[in-house]
Amino acid sequence: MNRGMTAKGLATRQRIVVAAALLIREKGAAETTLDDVRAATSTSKSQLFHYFPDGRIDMLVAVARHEADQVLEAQRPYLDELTTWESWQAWRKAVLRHYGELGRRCPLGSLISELGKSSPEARTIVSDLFATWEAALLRGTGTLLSDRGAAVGCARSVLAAVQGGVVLLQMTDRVDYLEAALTSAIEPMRSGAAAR
Amino acid sequence: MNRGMTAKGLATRQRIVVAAALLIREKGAAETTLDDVRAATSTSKSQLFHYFPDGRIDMLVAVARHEADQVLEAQRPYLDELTTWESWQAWRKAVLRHYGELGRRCPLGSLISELGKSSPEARTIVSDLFATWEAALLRGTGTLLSDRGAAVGCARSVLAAVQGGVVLLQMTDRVDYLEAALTSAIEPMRSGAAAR
DNA sequence: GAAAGATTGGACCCGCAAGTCCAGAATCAG
DNA sequence: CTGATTCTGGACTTGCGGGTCCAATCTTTC
Repeated sequence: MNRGMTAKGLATRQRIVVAAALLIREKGAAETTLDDVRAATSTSKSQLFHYFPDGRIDMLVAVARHEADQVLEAQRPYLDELTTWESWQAWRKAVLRHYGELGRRCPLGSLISELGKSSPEARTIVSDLFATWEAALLRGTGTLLSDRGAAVGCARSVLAAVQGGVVLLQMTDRVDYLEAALTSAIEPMRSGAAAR
Repeated sequence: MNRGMTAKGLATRQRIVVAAALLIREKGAAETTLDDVRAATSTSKSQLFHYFPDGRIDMLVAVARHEADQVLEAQRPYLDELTTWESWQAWRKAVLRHYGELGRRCPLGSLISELGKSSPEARTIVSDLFATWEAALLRGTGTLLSDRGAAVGCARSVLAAVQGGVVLLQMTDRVDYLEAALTSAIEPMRSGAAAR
């Protein structure tokens, strides 16, 4: 790592990623040009290509990686403590609040839809994200549900509920779907907790 | 309607929409250029702008409308007959088969992500789609669940389950999520049917 | 059958945004 | 200190793709 990169350089690079992420949240990846990023960061074209040798795509991948981290970060610390029914409810509430605030903006959405075809790396980022996300959920369902198969299925349907709820939130501006989907998806955990 | 448009003209227009939809399914909206469409349909630039006066966006909206219809079409006739537990299972199976075949291609996804900001009309198309979809589901849940609130919530969470499952299918190439999400989302219908 | 309007062909324009290049300033290593 | 390397500025090139235009045909209508 750090293949010949000064602390200053690293800072600049990070500055670019963060600023680009912000721009993309607002306008979407497709309408965010290198010139926008350049202007927002007070940098020059050459710096953009210095830190992201493969150009635009390279930069978008970096932003995607950054945003993927944020997704999990927004669910902490709840995501790692899903051992009781109460903690599931707390997590649900955190998710609702977070995506409610985000509203229509989807940090990863536009990014992936632009990178998806050209960059297999981007796909990896997302599937890794989902994998660790699912694993965390599974740790929770596993402790509350004695049947292994049920725990796996439940973790998956919870994950799907979040995704679906968010999609519908973005399209309709209503959180009702996310609320309903989460409620019904974590329902098995209530009786699971009671049975322990 | 048909504001001065010959049958021939209408046919050409339709040919363009269908061909464009195909191209977009394969390459995504962003990478589909007017020239691609022109080539695929053996038409000329002027025809494209003749039938879609506002240009590219106009055409994409037409394609989106077309694709939105297909979404519901793929679920027929099951979607309109969700009155028994067996019919829900049949519907579930149809949905799984359809999206399994589609695989990574998402007809509306790239379209919306490109049109979303610029064209409010596109947003309308999607929210209308979801509205009629939800209404159909609600007719089903309403007949099987006596509690109105439960029926509404269930319809919403089923819809979210489909969306989430499809998102995950596209990202991970695995139908497991869609399967799990659907199974658990329509679960209340089983006991509902038994209780009748 | 002739005017009016719809349909088609394709050359052309033009702006935008990605990417290149080189020279100069800052920083580091020894 | 000094040579090497990294960092920065910004002008320039380039190609792609949306959009314009006009003239040539085909259709409809009366």
